Amino acid sequence: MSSEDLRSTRLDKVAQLQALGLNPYAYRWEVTHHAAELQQQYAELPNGEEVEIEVAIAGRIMARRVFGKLAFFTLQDETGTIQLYLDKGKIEASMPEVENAFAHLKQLTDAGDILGVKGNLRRTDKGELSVGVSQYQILTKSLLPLPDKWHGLTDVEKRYRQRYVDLIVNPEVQQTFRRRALITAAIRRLLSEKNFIEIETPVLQTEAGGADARPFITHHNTLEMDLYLRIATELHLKRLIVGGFERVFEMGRIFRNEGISTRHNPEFTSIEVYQAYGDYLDMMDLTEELITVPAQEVLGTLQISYQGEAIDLTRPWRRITMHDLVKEHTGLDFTQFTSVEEAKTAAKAAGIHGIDEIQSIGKLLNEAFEQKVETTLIQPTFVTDYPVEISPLAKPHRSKPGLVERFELFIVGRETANGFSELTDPIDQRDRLEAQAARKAAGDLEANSVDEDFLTALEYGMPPTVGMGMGIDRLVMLLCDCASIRDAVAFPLLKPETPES
RNA sequence: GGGUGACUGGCGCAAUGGUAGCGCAUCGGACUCUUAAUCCGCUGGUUCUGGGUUCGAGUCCCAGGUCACCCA
Repeated sequence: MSSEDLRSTRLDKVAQLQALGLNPYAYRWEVTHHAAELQQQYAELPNGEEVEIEVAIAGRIMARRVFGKLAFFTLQDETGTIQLYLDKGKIEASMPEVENAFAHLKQLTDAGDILGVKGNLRRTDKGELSVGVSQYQILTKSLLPLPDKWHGLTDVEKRYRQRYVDLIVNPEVQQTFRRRALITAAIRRLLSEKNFIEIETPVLQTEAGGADARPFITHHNTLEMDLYLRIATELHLKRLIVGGFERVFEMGRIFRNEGISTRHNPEFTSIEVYQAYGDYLDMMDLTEELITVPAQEVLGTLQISYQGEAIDLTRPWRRITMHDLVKEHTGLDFTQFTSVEEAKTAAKAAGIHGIDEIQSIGKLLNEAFEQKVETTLIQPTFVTDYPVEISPLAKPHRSKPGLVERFELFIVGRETANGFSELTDPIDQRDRLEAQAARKAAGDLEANSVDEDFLTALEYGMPPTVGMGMGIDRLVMLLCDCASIRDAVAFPLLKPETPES
């Protein structure tokens, strides 16, 4: 039967229900119980026993096993499933106002329909906890067939494009998004307990700043100007620190006009946290808490498994400088190089490629780190003390020339968080942002213009501050064991199936 | 950006270059303890799109689309 035939069969049933005066799109159903709660509460009910308590539940019919005068449905609500025991005699005695109530149930319902039922609880002789239904109402008639009840929906493309179908037939998918909500709630609660407040900053901006990334451009009609979607929340949150807030954060959507992969979605959720009067050492402590507290709450353990790899989140996490890590993995001591050429020659000899155009020792160090070290950092590791060349918003290191007080957190070989003692010297900041603007003028699409108002704010004076940004999607991937960011995002961006042109 | 692979009824899958088939669901029938219910019967397809090779293409070739994985 074709898709259209299946649908028109269901539409016929809609018409039949309407002709019978049974609205196939009901208004409400008083739900008193949920499946999982009943399964747990009556786990000890013996086979063949019934309890004289009336329950009213609602959910989607997932399976139908129909006999002549008896039927069993599997009903799925948000919490799980429970069987319905549908006895012709009992239903027709309890629903005298509807003629042939049992026949309608058999003929006019399908797997996929939303059903509300009332009845009492019983455990069948075969041991299945069931609602012995006395009354039912078809709450919503479904027009489209569900995927195969046994094999389910496995086509990943369809799972992402039609997440609602994925959620209906793959209940474990629901768990990821439930956990995601618990993780973000735990983070917000923890920060609130530490007197951080969340302040929302603009998504539409006249300058995209705070990170090296290509922005999305949109257009405001009445102002007749292009606007950028934010690529970071950094510069506005720092303005709030200038304004006198000492502890602020924002968890929200960021947009970067870049590639799509198992680790990148064009829109993603970040949290940025700023704390006045602290430095990057303080923030490493807080970062550990911001991951371990949700992990412990949501998973109940700090010993987690990611794609088959055992990860130990027990604090404290290893802290090691970028220089030491590169030395450990390549034998190269970048502190010893006195010229770019010397560093480049040594790096090439160590097997680091694609560095011909690079014109600074710090960037060579970073290349060596990314190529030789990054993916080896499986257990949580804070990499510290980055080159100033790749850290335009970070404060110079108090004792190491050429470096800044910055850390990045790596887990399972992925950058998960990034923090630094914030640069508070407005003159130094202007120099660095202007250098970046020069790169933009020279054609670097990831470089951005100078945000003059941000520099003005810094000139009013920002207290010593530490800031940190963390990718929430990647944290969810880690804690929910998702191989792809698309499994951690309810509705990931996909190309349209049928392009216009 | 490069490479590899996948794409066939609603869903899950078959088919040496030779009649497009199976399971589930649907539809009709039987059935008061099933749970992938069972039994009987019947439907349902522009094989992702467009070209090409061939007597003949789901299958081979070219181009395009979407997705997945790997690499940069």
